[in-house]
Amino acid sequence: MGDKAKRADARRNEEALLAAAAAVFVTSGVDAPVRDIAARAGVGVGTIYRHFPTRAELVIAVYRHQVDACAEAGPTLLADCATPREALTRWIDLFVDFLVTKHGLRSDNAALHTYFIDRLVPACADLLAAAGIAPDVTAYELMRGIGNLCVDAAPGYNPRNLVALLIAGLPETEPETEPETESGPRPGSRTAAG
Amino acid sequence: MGDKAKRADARRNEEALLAAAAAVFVTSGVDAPVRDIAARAGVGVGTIYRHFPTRAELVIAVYRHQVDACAEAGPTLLADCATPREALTRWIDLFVDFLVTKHGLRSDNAALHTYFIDRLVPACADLLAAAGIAPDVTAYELMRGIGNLCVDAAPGYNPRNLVALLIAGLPETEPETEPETESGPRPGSRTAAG
DNA sequence: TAACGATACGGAACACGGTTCCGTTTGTCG
DNA sequence: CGACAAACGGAACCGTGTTCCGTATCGTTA
Repeated sequence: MGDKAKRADARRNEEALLAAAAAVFVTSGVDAPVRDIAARAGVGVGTIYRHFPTRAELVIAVYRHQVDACAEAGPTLLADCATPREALTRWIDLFVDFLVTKHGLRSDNAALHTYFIDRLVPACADLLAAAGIAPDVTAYELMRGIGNLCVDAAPGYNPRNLVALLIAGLPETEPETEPETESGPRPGSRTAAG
Repeated sequence: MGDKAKRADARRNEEALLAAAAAVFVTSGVDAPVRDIAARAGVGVGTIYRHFPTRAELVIAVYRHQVDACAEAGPTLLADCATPREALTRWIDLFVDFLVTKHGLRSDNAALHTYFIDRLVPACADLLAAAGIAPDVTAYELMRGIGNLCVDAAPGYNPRNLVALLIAGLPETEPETEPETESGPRPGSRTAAG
């Protein structure tokens, strides 16, 4: 049970709604009108309500979807990147995306935050272990720190710059490549921060 | 300044609105529709908005009004009651009324809570001093304690009973009347607790 | 492939909230 | 009393979330 044979367009629309809602939430906040989300997804409002019984449930679904995507990106990056360290860097980039996107959601629902922690901390821990980061910092600590750096990105304060500094400073127990200089953190993986 | 010569009906309506809003908030909560408040006050919604620019400001005004009423009742009771102790008891009764009424408001606005404290603690302190209550308990402590007793009055839990116990136990440094028995707190001033 | 029934869709319509607007009423003052 | 500013009432407006139902589409079966 559970795998109801849903029609293809239904699945497509659900996916589109999740993506559209996420996008709209970024620009207009979590209180964006349902109609805006429907428009962005190119569907009618009725479609939203067939997939998500209520507005709140859509918000929750988006949140979980994003958490899942972030968690699942861990193993993928590990497999695709040249070094675990790069995978970690890239993953944190995704994580920051998520944080910046959803800065308003977590406070709403405690259960969501639990899900967030349970799902993402292990993913992060795996990356850290693979990259050979010393256990001086736990995954939770790191995520928490990054999260704190990302609270309200005002003009003139770009969280990504600070996060870049943070991950540049992460120690390694089994260093793979020796840094050439000690003079400062090199922006190893330039990200689309503008 | 400030005493703009307002028309009599205007002042009357403002007063009625404050009272009506307070009453509606008790039964329907702070989120009660503006229309309900207008109906209860026997005025049109337009009248609300002439007196209070926005719904939120009405809520604030009601809160302040209640705080003021409670604070000003202190001296009045002291003058009118047979003993300071009775004045204190009656005042606490008013205070509990207020707490039960406005259980939801304080969390909204920090400034309101400050006003609440600044205005009511001195009033309570005066009553305590007049009643000759030993400084074992400060006015703030007492109010805080009563406040805590009053959080969510569920069926089967009547905060007033507990508060009665509390004030019955207040020590006196200069007792004016010796209690006849020790067997239990006498309901000296029977209040409308039902 | 054609027909058909279940499934999903779109968006107008509804319920309900705060707020505004304006014709009417009423208090006040000379 | 008469006039005029002040205040009133409540219909109308706008922006929400949600429901409803006629229509379009998908997937299956003949």
